[in-house]
Amino acid sequence: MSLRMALLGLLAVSGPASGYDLTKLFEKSISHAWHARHSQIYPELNKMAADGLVTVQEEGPRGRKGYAITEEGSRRLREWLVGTEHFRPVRDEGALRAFLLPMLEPPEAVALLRGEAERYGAKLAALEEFDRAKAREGKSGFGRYALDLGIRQMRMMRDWAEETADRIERDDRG
Amino acid sequence: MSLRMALLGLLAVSGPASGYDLTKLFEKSISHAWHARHSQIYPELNKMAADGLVTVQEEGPRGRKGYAITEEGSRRLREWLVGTEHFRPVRDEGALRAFLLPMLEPPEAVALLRGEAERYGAKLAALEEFDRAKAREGKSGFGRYALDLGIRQMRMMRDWAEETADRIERDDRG
DNA sequence: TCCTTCATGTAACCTGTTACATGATTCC
DNA sequence: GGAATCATGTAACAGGTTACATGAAGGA
Repeated sequence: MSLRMALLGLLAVSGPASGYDLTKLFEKSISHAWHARHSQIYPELNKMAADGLVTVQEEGPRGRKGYAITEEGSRRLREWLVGTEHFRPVRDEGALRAFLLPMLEPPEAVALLRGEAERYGAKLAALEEFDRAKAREGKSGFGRYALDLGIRQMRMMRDWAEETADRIERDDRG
Repeated sequence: MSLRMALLGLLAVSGPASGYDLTKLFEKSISHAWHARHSQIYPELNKMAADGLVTVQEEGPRGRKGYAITEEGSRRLREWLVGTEHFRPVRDEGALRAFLLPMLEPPEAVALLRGEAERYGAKLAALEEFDRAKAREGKSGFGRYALDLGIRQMRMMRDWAEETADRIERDDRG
């Protein structure tokens, strides 16, 4: 369902687009929220067309198909957003690794955490730069709230990794 | 791979256990990090036994099989933890919904966010209580770092939802 | 005796990944 | 003419969910 909704959302914001366009848009605009490849996007668009959520509005060169969101698609998207059934089972590899951390020797765990802190810091910097670029362009900022969330997430993870490394070092020495 | 590692981790901490035990342990100890059902756990344990990561150590009543982690299993777990290839594609429904939020009328979006903030607050309270209970028992706290991470996550999400709701209300009025 | 809990499994289906496959257009 | 990019797809497999299926043991 989420993939469908992401595609409908992108079509709603960007206007008509092909599977190819949507694949790139995914990468460019919501890669920090949801990920999908063309091999999943193309079949999904065909199913969505069969279900009346999108229509093929125009056919271009090289077999290009320009999809547009329908009334029905727009209605479904809104319904899904407002709907309250959004408890999905947690599956967070970072948290799982955190859980298993005590299996390692303290110095190993500390090294691991310092490395992760660095990677989270790098992603944080990238998102902050993206945010600044958007602000400069004065974009209406469709992804503004999600970007803010992404920044908070990266900051939280970086701080957790750093502070947990400190804590393990302290406990190891003390 | 993650499910395997979670099972190996639980076996390492708890000692020998059956698929049934592990299903409950999953629920009880790492539900905020990883989720799995018995229908996935039983076949996985069989495959892991075939791969030599666990062994059936004892057979009890009602066809119960007590699994124990092997040397090889322990080695593989440690290897996986230290290995650096842990970039998995983001797939975060909360963030996706955040991205799509501007599709709604401001009052709708605000109501949605207030509701989410409340649910995150409730989960935060539950994790904090769990943490206090563990501290009281004086447990060595295998899941200590993961629990700390979970608490930070819930707090971050709650604050984001609350502050984004405030922001949308301000923008709507101003 | 009956209910609950213990205990293990399978089958159909959905979501997503990796790799393979093909061909048109445009730009140099 | 050749390379890059545009453009769409399929097949095999891995991971996960839902529902179905079965039966033994223990406690009231």
